[in-house]
Amino acid sequence: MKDIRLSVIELLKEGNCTPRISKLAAKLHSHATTVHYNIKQLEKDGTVVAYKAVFDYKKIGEGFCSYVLINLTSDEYGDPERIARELAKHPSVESVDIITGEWEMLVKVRSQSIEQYYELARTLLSIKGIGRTHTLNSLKQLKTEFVPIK
Amino acid sequence: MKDIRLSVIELLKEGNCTPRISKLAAKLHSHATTVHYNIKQLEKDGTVVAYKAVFDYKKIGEGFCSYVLINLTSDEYGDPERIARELAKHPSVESVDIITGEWEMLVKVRSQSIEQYYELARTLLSIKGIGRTHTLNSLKQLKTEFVPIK
DNA sequence: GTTATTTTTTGAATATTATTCATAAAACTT
DNA sequence: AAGTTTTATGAATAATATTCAAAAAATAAC
Repeated sequence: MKDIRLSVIELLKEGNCTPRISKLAAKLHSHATTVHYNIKQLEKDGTVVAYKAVFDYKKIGEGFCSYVLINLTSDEYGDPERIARELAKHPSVESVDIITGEWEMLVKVRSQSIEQYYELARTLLSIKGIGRTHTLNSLKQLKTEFVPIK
Repeated sequence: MKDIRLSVIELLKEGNCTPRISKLAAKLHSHATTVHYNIKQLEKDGTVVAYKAVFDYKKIGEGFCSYVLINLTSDEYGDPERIARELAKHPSVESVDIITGEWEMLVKVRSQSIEQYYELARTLLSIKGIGRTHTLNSLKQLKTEFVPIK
């Protein structure tokens, strides 16, 4: 893929979009200025965190999606968030949750293929404090990020 | 919350945003028309599926996040996608994946509280063909939809 | 390797759309 | 009910996206 497109994709993945105020106003049979005012309020009070793009991940080399369940080693139970924040930094990581049950953490990761996932997992899961892991691979995505796929 | 804000949130959750071309151009030290051209290409070939907002879900009454692992009943193994599509329709469902391993499906759901999750689960998981389920509740989100939280 | 063809970039002109602002209306407070 | 804050509105402006024709670059064909 072209260099500029790759950069554009990276930027759109995390933000750099904006609401279509006049289109929203039309859909809601409301005035653009009213919608504008309310959206600015939502932004100001932190309700809206970002405006971003959702992709057909197969087309951007992230078609292979995995959910990784993680157990922490006993010495890291005190501060699971340190590891979570560490994992969250990685651009291939879509989400990080600290969860209830047998596993302490659930991380959603996107990569190109099972081979690339293996490489990624080696670096990602070698963080000190990560114990046992169990990976669930997605065979098919029907919806992501509230957006239906195809 | 105000009525118009609720509607705005619903619309922004699934789309109704647009890239900030001139801001992207500035960041990339490129021309707005060049960025425009390339983004239109990405839209045309289906690389970009939607432009949407990401929220502080606590603030929109969806602070309780669950991951539901699902087993299908044996008579539905032939068409797991029917059920997946059914689940994907629901606005509280953020994602639906058909996965490898002991469970056939992983569904990410957002609701207000554990009580509301119970109500939701009752309707959602009563779909014919869904067998055993196991729910992992998120205690804390560090990242969602590629966007770091707080 | 040169020519032809397609794709991408560019800058100027235009069209859209967001934003600002002053005022009015509505919703809460006391 | 009077005062105060929040929200809605329309007109004016600013900012931004979009269109277009032309040039440059990249790719394919010979």
